[in-house]
Amino acid sequence: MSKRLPMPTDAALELIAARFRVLGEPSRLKLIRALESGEKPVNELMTATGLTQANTSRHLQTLTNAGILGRRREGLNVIYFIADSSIFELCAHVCGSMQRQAVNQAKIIGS
Amino acid sequence: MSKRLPMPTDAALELIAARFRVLGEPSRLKLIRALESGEKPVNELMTATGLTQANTSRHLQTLTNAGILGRRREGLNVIYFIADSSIFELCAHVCGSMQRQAVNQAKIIGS
DNA sequence: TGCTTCAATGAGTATATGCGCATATATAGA
DNA sequence: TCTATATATGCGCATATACTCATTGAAGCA
Repeated sequence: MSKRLPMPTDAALELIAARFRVLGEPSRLKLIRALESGEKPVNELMTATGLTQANTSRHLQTLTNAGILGRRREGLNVIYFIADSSIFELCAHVCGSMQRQAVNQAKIIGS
Repeated sequence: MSKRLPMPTDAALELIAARFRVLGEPSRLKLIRALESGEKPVNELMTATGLTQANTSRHLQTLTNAGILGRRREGLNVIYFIADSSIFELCAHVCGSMQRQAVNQAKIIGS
């Protein structure tokens, strides 16, 4: 059983909101999805996501700063990887919540 | 054990990102926090969060549209309440992830 | 019908941020 | 050192959105 958490302070809410904001961008979620199957260099992430080079780089930076991704240089390439794999549970959680909502709405509207 | 989820489509990622964006605002998290102890009318939420009336109303609308809150009129007052209580697990999840990161950083930096 | 109270919304402004383009930086090899 | 390749970043633009102020809308009561 999960124990009761203390009421978060305003400062904590700011941090939590910042984390959510990082995830509130489809392009960044695409990058995370592309990395689920394993670490990849930037150029592969570009083709996997369809983002431009500059854009890919910036989003990767944002995700890395948030501690969600890690990076490692290998010659000319920079390899990115998932540093906080709990991100997948988080996404799954949101998915589940939205699915439940959709099912309820479908019930309300009727078949 | 959680079963393996299918790879989300781009459209699904858009929806998930939208949900994260709704939570990526400290003011909205404050409203959620204020409602954790039970349903409240708008004027109480205003004082609990320190937001202006207009601002409170708009954020409540955003949260309601996202299916996170529900609303019910009671005379002149409108009572808001948590409609999707899984939101608390979600926040707790993010909190836990950030705490682990902070602890790791502390270890790296040293005492 | 007026009057009061509470909540929602329209309009305007300021700020944040995602994007494209160009350029800079880093590493490897000739 | 020169060149090529991969990645990062400075800059400007466009858009989204949070905020304030003023007004409107909704519900209850005299």
